Amino acid sequence: MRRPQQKHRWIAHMDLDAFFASCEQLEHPEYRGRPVAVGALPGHRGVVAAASYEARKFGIRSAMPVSEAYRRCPDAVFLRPDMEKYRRASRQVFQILETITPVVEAASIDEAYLDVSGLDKLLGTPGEIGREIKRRIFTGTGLTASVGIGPNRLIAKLGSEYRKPDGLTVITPEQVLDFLAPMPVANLRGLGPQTQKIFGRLGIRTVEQLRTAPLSRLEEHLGKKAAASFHRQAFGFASDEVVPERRRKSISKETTFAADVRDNDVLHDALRGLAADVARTARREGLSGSVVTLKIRFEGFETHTRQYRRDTPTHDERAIFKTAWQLFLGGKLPKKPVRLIGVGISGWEEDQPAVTQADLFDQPLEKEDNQRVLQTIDAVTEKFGKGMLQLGVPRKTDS
DNA sequence: TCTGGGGTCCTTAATCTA
DNA sequence: TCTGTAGATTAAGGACCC
Repeated sequence: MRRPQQKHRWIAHMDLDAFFASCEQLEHPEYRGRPVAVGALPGHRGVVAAASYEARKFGIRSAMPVSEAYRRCPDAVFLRPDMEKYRRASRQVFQILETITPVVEAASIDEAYLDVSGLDKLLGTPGEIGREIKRRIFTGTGLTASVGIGPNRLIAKLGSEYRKPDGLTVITPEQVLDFLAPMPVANLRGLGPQTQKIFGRLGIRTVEQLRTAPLSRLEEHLGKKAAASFHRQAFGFASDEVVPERRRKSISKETTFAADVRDNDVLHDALRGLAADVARTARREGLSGSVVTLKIRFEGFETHTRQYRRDTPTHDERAIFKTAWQLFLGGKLPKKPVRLIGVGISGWEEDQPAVTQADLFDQPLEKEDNQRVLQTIDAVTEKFGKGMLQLGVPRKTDS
C-alpha cells in the first residue's frame, strides 16, 4: 500500500509524568509538593516503581531498592501501588487521546503513540497538536504529560524524554540527525546495561560515534540483528506504524517471599494462589493457553523457567496449577531455598477474538470476586458496624 | 548493594521431521 | 532401510522495558 501525498508521517509519543506518584498526589493533596515513592515499603524486599519529581531531587529513582530510597530520604511518603486506581486514571487518559485521533497505541499503562499525520487542518502544526494533547489531558484529569513529536516512533519517544516533566519537543525530519548525534547510545531502544558495556569496550559512547563504526565490527560483537537495529536507529530510522490494538501474548503472576522458602507446602499454596489469579485473568479476557510456564528464583537470584505445552488449552486454575506443580517437581531444579515463584500461560488457541479495554469494563465481577468482596464487607461490618461501608458492589445472594 | 511484577523479544540449544 | 543433513519447532535463558 502506497501512502498518498505525504512525505512522512507525524508520530506523537505521550508519557505521563511520574505516573503512579502523580495519581497519589492528585488523590491526596497532603502529598503534593512532598517526595513520594510508590513501590515496596521500607523494611521490605522490593524496589521503587515510581518517584515523584520531589523525590527525584533526593536521587530516588524507579527500580531503586527501597532500602536505598529510604536512606536517601527517610521523610518521603512511601506507598504501596494501587494498580486499580492507576488503571482507572489511565483509561481516562486514553479516552481523551481518542478525541485527538482514533490511531492510538497503548505502549504501557502510562505511555501511548498517536499517529497525528494529517491533523494540521483540524489542530494546526505539530507543536500545536502537542500542546492540545497536553491541554486536554491536564484539564480532563489534572495529570501532566510529556510529549514528543517526530517522523517515527523512535524520534517521538526520544522527544518526549528530552524535556520532562510537562515537556513538549517537536523534531522535524531535517533535525533528526543533529538531534541524535550528541546523545549517549544508552538512549537508543533496546540498549540496556549489558549492551552498554559492549559499546564501552568498543569506545562508542555517543550516537555520532556509533554512526561511524563499521557495521561488520558491530555485528561481530552484537550479532546481526542487534547490530542492524542500533545502526539504523543511529541514523534515525525506525517504524512509523501505530497499531491501535495489540493483543497480549501471555498472562503471568509471580511473588517474592519476604524470606527465602524451603518448605514445599508453602510453595504449593503460593503456586495455587498464583494459578488461580492467572486463571481468573484469562477467563475475564476470554483466553485459553496451552503453554504453562513455571518461573522460580532461588537464593542468590538464580532464576529458572520450565514450560510445558499441554494438548489442550485451558483457563482452569486446577489444570494450570497441576501442570506448574509437575514442572516444579519434575523440572530437575536445584534444591535450594526459593526467593520467588511464578506461573504464566501463553500459546492462545487460534481465532480467539481480541478483547478490547472497553469490553473489560463492561464485564461484571466474576462470582469468586464478588464473593470475596462480600466476605470482606461482612468482616468489616462485623467489626465496625454498617455505617462504615459505602461500597458500590451489588449485593447479590450467592447461588 | 540489592535487585518487584508483568510483560516482550531475541538467541541458542535440543529435538523433531522431511 | 540406514544415515546424514537442513529446516522448523520447542524450550530455556537472558536482555530489556515500564
